[in-house]
Amino acid sequence: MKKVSLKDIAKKAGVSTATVSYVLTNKKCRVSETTKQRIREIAKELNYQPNQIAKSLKSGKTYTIGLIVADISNPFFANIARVIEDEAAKFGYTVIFGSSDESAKKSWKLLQFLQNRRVDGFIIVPTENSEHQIEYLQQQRTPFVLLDRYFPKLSTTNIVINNFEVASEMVDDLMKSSPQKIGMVAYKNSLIHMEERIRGFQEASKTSESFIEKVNFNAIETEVELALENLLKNNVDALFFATNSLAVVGLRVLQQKNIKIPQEITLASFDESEAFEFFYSPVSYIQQPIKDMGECAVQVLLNKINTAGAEEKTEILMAQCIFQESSQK
Amino acid sequence: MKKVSLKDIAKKAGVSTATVSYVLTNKKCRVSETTKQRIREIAKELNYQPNQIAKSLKSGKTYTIGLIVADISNPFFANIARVIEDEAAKFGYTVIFGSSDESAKKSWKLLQFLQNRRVDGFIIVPTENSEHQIEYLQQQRTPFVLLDRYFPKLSTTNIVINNFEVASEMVDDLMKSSPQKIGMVAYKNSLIHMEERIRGFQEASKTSESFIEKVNFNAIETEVELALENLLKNNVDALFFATNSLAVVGLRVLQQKNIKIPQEITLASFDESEAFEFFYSPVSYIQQPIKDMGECAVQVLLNKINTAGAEEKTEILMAQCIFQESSQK
DNA sequence: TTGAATTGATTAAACGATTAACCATATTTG
DNA sequence: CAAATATGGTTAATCGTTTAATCAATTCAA
Repeated sequence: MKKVSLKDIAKKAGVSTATVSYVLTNKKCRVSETTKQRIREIAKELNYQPNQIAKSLKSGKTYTIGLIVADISNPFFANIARVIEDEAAKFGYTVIFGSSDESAKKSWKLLQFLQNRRVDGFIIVPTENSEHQIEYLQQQRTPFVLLDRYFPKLSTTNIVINNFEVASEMVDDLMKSSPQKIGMVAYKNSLIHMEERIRGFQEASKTSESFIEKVNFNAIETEVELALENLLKNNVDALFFATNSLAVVGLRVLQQKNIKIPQEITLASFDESEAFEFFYSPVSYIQQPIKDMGECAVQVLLNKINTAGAEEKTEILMAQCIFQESSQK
Repeated sequence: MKKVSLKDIAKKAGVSTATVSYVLTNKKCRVSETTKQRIREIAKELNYQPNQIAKSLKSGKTYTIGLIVADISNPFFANIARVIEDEAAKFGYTVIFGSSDESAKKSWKLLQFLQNRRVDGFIIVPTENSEHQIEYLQQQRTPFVLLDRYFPKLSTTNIVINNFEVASEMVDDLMKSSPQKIGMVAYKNSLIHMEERIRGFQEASKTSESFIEKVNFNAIETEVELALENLLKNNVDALFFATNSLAVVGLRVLQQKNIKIPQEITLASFDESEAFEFFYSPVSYIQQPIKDMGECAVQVLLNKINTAGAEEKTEILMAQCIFQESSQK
């Protein structure tokens, strides 16, 4: 059904659309109280809802945030999305999201798509090889913040966690009970968050023999199994997973192979998962401050949107180790 | 930075914006090949991206779907959202989402918000007491489909599963090994999906003594514990959970109380969860056809958007019981 | 050599809202 | 009483695109 517009109200009230607009937007203007009342009544009666599209065209503002994550069905990103949704709503913004599947090509398509819809800004979990996309945004002067990862060579505003420190803290703990041979399963990915987690692992495990296996994002089922087989061949006695998705597949494999946790192997992982809590030997994990990350991302982004030329800075939030049975012998 | 518009191209090419529009939209029209080429080159050179907002204003179409779920951070809805995102993208649509938290008030706010942004249609997981919102949409002739639940009194297009049948199938299985006293933990909610699940439970458990506990959506931590205590007082030997969120909290409580599954109590749940797989006694569950549901929802919605007056129908997709150790004594 | 048809464009209105600039009356002021 | 000011509005342009209607110049047919 045709929506009610200013014109309809104007006609019914016998005034111009300008007058209606002035009244309904509460602009200081010279309209008699009686006319104001009449217009407001008619607007209510016709259930007038301003056309946000028209407003956006005129104002150049859409009050919309584009959110690009790796995969919205991953609990980590789903939870972040929820926080971002709520925080954005507080300021009258809506969120349009898309999943990049860690593919730069998809990410670029999403970016274009959302930019054509004139989102006011982006919150982006950038993929590998997407530096040029970020530079493009900078050149366009499109406000954005990077989340979870960033490109050290580019001067951008980033919301990240202390990956290196918290990874080494967790691995330090693993080393206490299993100081011989330790393995890590990570993604084959050159992004900073993964490199920092690996660096943290190496730093903490350097006194012992350590092994790192890297798997492809789009073949984790098969590759994690292979990775674990390699590590087991090397007789590792402790395992560190770089993300929840890797760990979940890993747990499945370990269970199949009937390996006793923590007796034969101790383990720990980044991120959270219901699997960790209910595994027969509850898994130690690194809890990211998801609420803070999402809120911070929105606040910093809105700040950039509303005040041009805000300087770029990197917010480093603190993740926390939650120690459980799986990492203690 | 100011985006390139048709006007910029027109000026540079020395033609009118109309000509540029005709050429770039590949309309059959009378423009010489040389002019066409020149315009296309300039458009490429200036990196022209059409303003979707302006297009939308003119055409009345935004190529945007509004998705309202109960909670995007719930894996069930996050997975559905992902499917919907992908399916919508295939047809050139983007998705704007919002979480209602099962609150009719929030749902109404979202609805208004998204409607002001002129989404072309809605996919809605309706909340309790939101019938009038649905009727409002019908009256506005806004295309929408309901997902997961619906209102039997309203004639709408719905995508749901065979809740009654699959629930009784699962409970039937529970009854085989624990035919004495069986309990169910459900939400305090009059929506059809919940009622059907309860009805399925009652149907299958009617030969034995059965107990139903209902908890509030926004206090499940405390209320599930109470519910289980009540059921345990009644010496139930089997438990059926109506959703994954209820089951996860329930498992936590059972573990704390050190109740042996399946020896003391057998159990099963609706939905999926990583918790089910890794619980020491893997939990039998009812797997909803999430991919089909999401794809179906998008297809049916787009069909409604594009062909006015399509008749309302209810698609009932088949959920599947996955039997595991927790339900077999 | 007209008139008709074809070619290659342009003009202008429209979508819905905003807002600077203007224009009548009516009222006040010196 | 004329000029200044206040009051209560209206007009028209604009955002970027689309598209029906129009137009000028050329070509064609009879």
